[in-house]
Amino acid sequence: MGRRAAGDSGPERQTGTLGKAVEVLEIIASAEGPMRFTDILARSDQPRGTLHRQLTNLAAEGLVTADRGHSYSLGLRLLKFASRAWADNAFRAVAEPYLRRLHEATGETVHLAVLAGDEMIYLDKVESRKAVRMHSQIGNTAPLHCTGVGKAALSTLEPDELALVVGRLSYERFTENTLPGPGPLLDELARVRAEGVAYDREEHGPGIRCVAAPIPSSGRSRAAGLSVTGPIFRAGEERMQLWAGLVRDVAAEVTEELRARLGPRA
Amino acid sequence: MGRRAAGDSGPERQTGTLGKAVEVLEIIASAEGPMRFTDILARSDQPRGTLHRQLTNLAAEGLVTADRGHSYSLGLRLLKFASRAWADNAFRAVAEPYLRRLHEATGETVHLAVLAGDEMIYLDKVESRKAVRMHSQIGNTAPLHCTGVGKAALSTLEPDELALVVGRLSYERFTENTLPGPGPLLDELARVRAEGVAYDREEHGPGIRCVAAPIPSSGRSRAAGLSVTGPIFRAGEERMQLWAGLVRDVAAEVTEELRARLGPRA
DNA sequence: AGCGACAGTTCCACTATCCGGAATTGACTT
DNA sequence: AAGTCAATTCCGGATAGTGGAACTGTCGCT
Repeated sequence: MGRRAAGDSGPERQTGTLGKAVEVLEIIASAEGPMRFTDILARSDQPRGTLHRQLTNLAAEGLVTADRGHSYSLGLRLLKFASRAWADNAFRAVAEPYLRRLHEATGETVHLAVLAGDEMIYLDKVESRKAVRMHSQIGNTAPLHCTGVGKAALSTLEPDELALVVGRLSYERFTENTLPGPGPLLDELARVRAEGVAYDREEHGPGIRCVAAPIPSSGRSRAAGLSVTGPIFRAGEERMQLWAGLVRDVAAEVTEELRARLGPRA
Repeated sequence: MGRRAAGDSGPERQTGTLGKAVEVLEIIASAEGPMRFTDILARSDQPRGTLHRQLTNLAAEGLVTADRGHSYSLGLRLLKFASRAWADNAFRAVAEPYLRRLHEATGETVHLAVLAGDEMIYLDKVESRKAVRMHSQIGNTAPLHCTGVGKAALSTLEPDELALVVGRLSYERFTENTLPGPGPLLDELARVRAEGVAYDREEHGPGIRCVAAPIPSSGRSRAAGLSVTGPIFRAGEERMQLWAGLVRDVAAEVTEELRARLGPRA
């Protein structure tokens, strides 16, 4: 049985068969393209036979496709599920008009992302340039420690939960400005809490800046973040301050409407 | 042993635990909004206790969210998976520039959809009006018997597989023009095979017409369809003929490039 | 209020189902 | 042709899921 070793630092403990299956999906999702059986095997802790059967089952359900010739990728059935998940998501629906307004006010790309597990998932986006391909971000995930939305969402967590999450992160460094560990992150979060805004000054990618404001979890919805992102040449300090005010106000409005619509009895 | 005989490619008998879990997801996806426990129970053939545990597990994995207060909807983690599935999909990537060209040639909305199970899943879309909200279709599913892409894809199947699929469909009637059953559908498919194009003249929704061409399954990719859709006032008969030629040619090009790039050794 | 009906949750013995080591087949290389 | 490595199949054994029934909580009704 000994499933949980001492320093078991995964987001969740594997819950039975389903957990294993999802773990396999996660492994396949983590690679760029298709993966061969052995590649998956290497990243998984399942024995050969077991993994093989799991893949077969997943393929039978359409959750992965076995590009004939032993190479696996995620299945299209996931698209169907996700499209419903997105369309039915009440949080997103409530926030949508506000995103649009924020985009009109700033002219820049606006993102909405929610905290899920130990990362942010982008839920919606209004793009700066016309329709570059909106898919580009929706459903993508981003780290917590180096994005505006990530820090914004973290800033709303209860201290004990925050401690747990912060302890689990990997603190991958993307640029020179990326916060290198728990200490700096906690300091930064204190500042975010004080100001009500989180900045990302080239912490995730070079040349990109971003201002984000928190939307706390409210009964039915999870902690989230709302952000304005721009290239550094359009995101000077005075412009950042301007955006900060706008983002903070809009996030507050969204929070308010959420409370009214989704969780009157929080 | 409910294992089906050869050529089993549809809603199959539930294969073990995973199958049950996916079935639950499907049930939740089939509803408009969140579902209460009992609603799901009613549509499922699982006993109370079992279903409850399944939902709990799914929720623990982030595949469903339990909007506190006993109402379940699909979880955001699905978004992450789907976004990877979409981005990594080689078929879609190959077809994309062609869709764009077709859109420019016609000025109308262009769709790419693949056959999955007993329905079509929309894989990509280039919209007529600017950025209406591209999410609108990707991942959506549509019936086979009343859509251009559906009939186009069906027209490429082998006779025996076709017979199975056609036998399983439900033939829901959406308009007066919706083909009412297997017989008319098979007749229509013969015509599609002969002409290389499938028409949808208000079979799925009133006021909407569409011309689609088949992209046969080729080694690594599934049968698919490519279509141009327009409102009836812009889709007169002579225009439909024009589109037909364009769509047929572009679909042929895509098919060709797929063969070259994905499955030289089909 | 109190009662009744229904929704959601918990429990636990049973056994179907999944597990996983080892042997087999297949593909590709030298 | 032989050797290596990857993918697949097999099967006894134990885990993990099953599902009937009992429990709790919530709401609507008189």
